Amino acid sequence: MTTFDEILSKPSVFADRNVLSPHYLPQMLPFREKEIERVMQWLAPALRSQRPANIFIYGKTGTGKTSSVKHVVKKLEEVFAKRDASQKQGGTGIGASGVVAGKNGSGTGVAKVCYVNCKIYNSRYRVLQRITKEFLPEMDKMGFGLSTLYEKVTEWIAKGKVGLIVILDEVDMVRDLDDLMYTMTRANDELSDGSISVIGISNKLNFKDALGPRSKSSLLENEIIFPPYLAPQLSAILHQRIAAGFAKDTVSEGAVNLAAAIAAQETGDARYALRLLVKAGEIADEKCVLHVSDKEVEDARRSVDTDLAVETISTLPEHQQIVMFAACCLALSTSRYANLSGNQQKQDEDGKFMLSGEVYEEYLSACRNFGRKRRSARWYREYLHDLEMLGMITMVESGKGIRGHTRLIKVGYAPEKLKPILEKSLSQHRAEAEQAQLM
DNA sequence: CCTCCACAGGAAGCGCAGGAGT
DNA sequence: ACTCCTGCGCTTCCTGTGGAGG
Repeated sequence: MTTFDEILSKPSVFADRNVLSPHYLPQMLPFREKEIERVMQWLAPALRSQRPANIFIYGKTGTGKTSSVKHVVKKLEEVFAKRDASQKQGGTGIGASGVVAGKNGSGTGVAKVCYVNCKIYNSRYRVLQRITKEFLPEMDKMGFGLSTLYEKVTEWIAKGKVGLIVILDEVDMVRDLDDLMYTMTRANDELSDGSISVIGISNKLNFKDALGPRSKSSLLENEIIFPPYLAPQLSAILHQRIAAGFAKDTVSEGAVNLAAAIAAQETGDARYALRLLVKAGEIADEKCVLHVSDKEVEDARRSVDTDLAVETISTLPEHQQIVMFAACCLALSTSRYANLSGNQQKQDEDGKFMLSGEVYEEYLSACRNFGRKRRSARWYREYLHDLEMLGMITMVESGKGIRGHTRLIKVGYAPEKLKPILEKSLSQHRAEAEQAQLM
């Protein structure tokens, strides 16, 4: 029988796992000084009670976008807190902030920040709801109409002369972004006191093309691109975290460099590099070796890749899982190739791309197999889009050679690994549904 | 050249869930 | 308890696109 004491007393390579979490915000963000300074300059007007321009930040995952923004916002809030304190102390209000805000002294412009993860709050309504929830907790109920929420928020802004800064992380996930941006700009037009600024963060550069001209011009007032980290930068970042997160001298130089090199080769993703190292540490702990070498990192790499895919899959709605399953089946099926060479062109020479119609056929039969009701082809196309957004599949427009225009689909991860996972998850869903029916 | 095919993606509309108002 | 309203997921319908084939 294992006890918690035993587990806890077991020696470990970790000193403080919190530091190694992707959500941890370090004091210093190395190699992002320039970007941070730019963002600070753009946000500085908030300190003079002016509306900062909207900012759009682009960069691949794990390039420090969110961390940098949070870092700047933290600093901004610190300045306001300090000012608040000195005002209370000095009475006369030394702060320059009150100058512009005008006569009624007490109503100094205050900056408030609302962080919105658009993966969860993925529509205009939900974003607005999130803002309301943050600042007007008494309104924290469903059922209010969009217009009610809008009025309450603008009322609150005008009353407190608030300079609201809304951070929209993964802004490309917002389905009606055009409407959202329109609402934001309209609010600014209507407000005589207070303002709303938006910081949009995205890892998809091409999503700009899908924006309407109006939201394009308003969201992209200021734009900054976070480049991927290079291998030496990644290893410096890892060193910084290791110093605080791992026990002394437990991680070899070779392990750090390998993790950095692997991550740099993939996408320059610091989160991925960190994850590799954490996994390598876990492997070392399991083996009770108290030392992380490149061997552990090598092993970690294999499991981290599938871990990531499994995580994404488990959060997917059922029908997206079925679509994914269908794509995997098709990618693996050999009959398909025979079929293709028979009546189709030799278009997918590398044998990896599938036609969207084919996958839909497979999806329909998968629906039958799992006993689920099928969705229409139109909705299926939306699912494809979502899956592409998540990086589970890649799609390209069919160029020449294929009838009309269709999409060619490719599974992002190894289909032979994903298929059993999806199968398991889907049969589980099925079992749950059947149980629910019995109840 | 015209028509057909196979698909993309916009628009409208429908049923449902859940809260507000009465 | 009811009616009304709103957002959401979804279907249906429709228009557009571009190669294949007559």
